[in-house]
Amino acid sequence: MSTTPLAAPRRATITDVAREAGTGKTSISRYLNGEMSVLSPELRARIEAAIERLNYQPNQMARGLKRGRNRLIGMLLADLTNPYSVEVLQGVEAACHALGLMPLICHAANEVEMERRYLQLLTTYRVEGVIVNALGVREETLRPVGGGGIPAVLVDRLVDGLVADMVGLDNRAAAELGTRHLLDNGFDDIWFVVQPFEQVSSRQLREAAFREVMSGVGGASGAHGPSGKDEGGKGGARGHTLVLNLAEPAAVERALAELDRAIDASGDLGGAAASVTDNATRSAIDRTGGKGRRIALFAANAPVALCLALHLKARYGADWQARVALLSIDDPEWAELTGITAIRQPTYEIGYRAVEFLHERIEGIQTTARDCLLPGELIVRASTSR
Amino acid sequence: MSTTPLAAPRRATITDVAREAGTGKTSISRYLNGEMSVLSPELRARIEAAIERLNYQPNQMARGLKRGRNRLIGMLLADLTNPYSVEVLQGVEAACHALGLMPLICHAANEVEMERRYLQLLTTYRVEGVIVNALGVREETLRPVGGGGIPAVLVDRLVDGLVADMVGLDNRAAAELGTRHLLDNGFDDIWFVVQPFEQVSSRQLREAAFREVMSGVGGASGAHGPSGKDEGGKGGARGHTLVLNLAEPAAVERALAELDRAIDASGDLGGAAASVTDNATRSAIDRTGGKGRRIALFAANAPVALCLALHLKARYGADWQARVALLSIDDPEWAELTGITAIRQPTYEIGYRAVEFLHERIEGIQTTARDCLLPGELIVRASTSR
DNA sequence: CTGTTAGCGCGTTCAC
DNA sequence: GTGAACGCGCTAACAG
Repeated sequence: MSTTPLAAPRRATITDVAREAGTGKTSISRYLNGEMSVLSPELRARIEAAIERLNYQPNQMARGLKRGRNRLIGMLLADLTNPYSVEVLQGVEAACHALGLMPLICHAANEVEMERRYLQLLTTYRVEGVIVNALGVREETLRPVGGGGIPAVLVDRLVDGLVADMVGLDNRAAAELGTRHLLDNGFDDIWFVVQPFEQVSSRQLREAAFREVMSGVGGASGAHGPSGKDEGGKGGARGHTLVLNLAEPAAVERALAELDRAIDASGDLGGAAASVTDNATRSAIDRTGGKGRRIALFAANAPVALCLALHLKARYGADWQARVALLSIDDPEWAELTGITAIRQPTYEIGYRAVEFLHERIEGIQTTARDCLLPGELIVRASTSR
Repeated sequence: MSTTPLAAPRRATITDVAREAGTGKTSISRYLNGEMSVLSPELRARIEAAIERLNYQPNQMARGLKRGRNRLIGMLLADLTNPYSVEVLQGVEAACHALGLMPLICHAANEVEMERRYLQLLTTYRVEGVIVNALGVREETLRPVGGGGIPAVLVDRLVDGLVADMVGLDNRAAAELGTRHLLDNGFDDIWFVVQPFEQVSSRQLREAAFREVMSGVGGASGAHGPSGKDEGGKGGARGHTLVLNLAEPAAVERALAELDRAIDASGDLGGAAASVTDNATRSAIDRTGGKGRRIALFAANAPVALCLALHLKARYGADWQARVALLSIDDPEWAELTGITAIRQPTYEIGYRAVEFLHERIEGIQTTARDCLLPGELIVRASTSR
């Protein structure tokens, strides 16, 4: 109370400081920019004192206006609700801190219109660059960015007609890792569950890699194709792709119903011990299989995994993991609690690298668009291994 | 590709537009500010065309520099990892959108130093106001804010020497609601688990309300006191306060050990059906109690609840809910999945109101500091009611 | 209705 | 070393 003067005193300007220090603005400016060698120690001391006395803080806006750079960068997030985003953000913040940048965080909340508005806003504020975790629509929306516009780097996903640096998970490797893990642990009926992926490159890659492994190809040839469902494969193991449009409740219900039929048709997952108990006993699994097929769900990301888990719990009770195994890309906080296996993304590093890339662009580097693919880490839990 | 000119053309300025439209800057400025009535339709059309042709976008920085307001507000979050923060943020964004404000989101990541730096940064960028979800340290750090500094509104918690508007949960009511629910459902050994609360007003209030109810007072008299442990109370029901310092692994371990002893000492929670099964059957509970006491944990917020759940699962297995009931303030996404009871905060509205308050302050309203306490909603799940 | 003239707070020549 | 003077992109009087 005593330390907070109630009158809001007009913020001191550089002019005030100059007057207070009995000198001109130039010297103050130089002081602020660390050009100490050009100031007499005596003057320097006076300036220091004046600044202290007036509690002066330079106006970044005015500064940016003149010098053409305001040290602001935009960070456009598609969905902060997804823990992935928050984690990436941590890396972004750390890097910004280290590089003297200030990130403006914008949250599109899954709305294209929002994405557009924020992008517009960012250019209006003349940010020096943008890191964008796009909604996945086409370039159209991102007009002001990349290419001829302001420097940009993409996170997690590419955008169609947009040439820019990109950093994200090595989706192909991650999906392969997960699929192989399931296969190795004796699951022979695997459902890859993913949100609509026509527009989102990362989802596409994950799904493609999954199908590739399941079809027993093993090679790296891209067997894309927009088919969408059911594959045969590897030693009798079957793979399916199930699309879960989380934005469309009715569609979700239909998809889940299809899943239910498959689960109901399959036998129990194995034995009594299927219930998650003590993950200290991760012994080699019994690949002889019980009656029916061993079914596993491979969620393409955390939101999907959560949706699946909620549904399964509602349908099969608290013990649902005895019937189905669940593996998810992304390792949300509840994964450990629930015992599902996960592939953790190097989120922090993704964010950090993104800023580094952007910084280089801002500094004028001219290389062609770069990609940085970071590996995921498999975290085996009771759900898929006993 | 065809739409992205590869040369980054210097952004058009208001001068360019003026020239292009064959007029002076003033008219452009007026057009930008919507003073249409002062422009001849003919001029207006020319301006419109010029703007379109040059893809002109006004520079907010320069604009702010002149007019003294840049429509920027700061949003300082203590911990984005806490879902609470993200949810509040949604409300903040919506309100900002509605009021034409642009929120600068700053994430202190639980570090006082960060908080200080960001606050400094925000004032440096001359934001018009700040919404702060403080770490809970003393006013010291928040020097530039509130009182004589830039307008501020506090979220969730007060800061000691800081007079400012504040909006948050009605902690007293929420804690009472939870405690009463547990009591009504026959639990007679209740542990309120909370992070260190000397510095954080919301935690203090929750804990105090809990103890008050447990001590059977019922009235609203403030029986504060920094005691910390064990109370007697209401019809033989016992209440305990357990401090869980999440930042201190060793301390966490000790606290959890104490909890374990209590749980081990108590009998089973009730019967076989204790395992979460079908929450459709929420029948009146059996208050006669089995052998021993019916023990329940009341987590003061989501991070605490998660820590508890993880620990209990590790110790008692997947079926831990058969031994202990868990009720949490905050309703994280995994609550439904796990079946714990929760008190959901009106997070969105908290954020929205905060911005409204701040906006009023910015507009110059002079009332004394206001409080806005919003009610929580009890969401009963299988954990506490069968 | 419209153009002209000052600045906003600061960085930058360029002389002193 | 130091301090005027000018300009950044824009808004706000003040004339026409």
